[in-house]
Amino acid sequence: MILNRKFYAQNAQIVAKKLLGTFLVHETPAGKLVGQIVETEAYLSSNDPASHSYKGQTLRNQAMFLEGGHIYIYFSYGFHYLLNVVTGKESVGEAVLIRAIEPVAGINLMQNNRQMEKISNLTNGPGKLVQALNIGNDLYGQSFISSPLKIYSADSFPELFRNRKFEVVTTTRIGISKGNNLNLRFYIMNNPFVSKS
DNA sequence: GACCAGATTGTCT
DNA sequence: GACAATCTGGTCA
Repeated sequence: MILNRKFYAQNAQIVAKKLLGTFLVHETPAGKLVGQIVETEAYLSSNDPASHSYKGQTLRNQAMFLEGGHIYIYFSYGFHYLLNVVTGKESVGEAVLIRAIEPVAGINLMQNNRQMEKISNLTNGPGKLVQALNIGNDLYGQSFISSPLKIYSADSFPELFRNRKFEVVTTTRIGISKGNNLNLRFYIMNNPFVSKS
């Protein structure tokens, strides 16, 4: 089943951890693209210097201040879009960055979107999975409940759930220069699609 | 209006 | 392992 507003209303740390093992589904005209979430990072509000919401609301990050369950897409380094799940109540400014997924269905389409045959290099990074799932900025500010992009609970596709039992590793976030002493990164232990460095 | 840093990736050595 | 590619918001003049 689709994760509901009650789920997204929890703290970013809790949502980040609970999102591991769930299914990110994008229904496109070309077909259904499905990936299992294996790595996330939580970004908090005014108490987290690495978060976009740290310095308050701007035109760019306003979606981050919407009610939990909305989609916040961030254009980074002039190249890549990064996909975030907004959490908590409205105007809080917390979100979870989806860093990596494991391809489950629509793999041919992902390979086509990425111009990449190697499955192990398809979705093992935040910019990569956005490209593989053909996620665009048109989803900015929409919600995971009503848009073509949805998240299903881990028990939604038992036939596809290869990692039924897994251990969660909690560690520090990567790729940032501030606030990197906080243990806000979560990933599934020994999963080959977790981004490394 | 100029300058800089940034939640990254692909390519080359 | 180093580095370039390329855009956006923030800061300061």
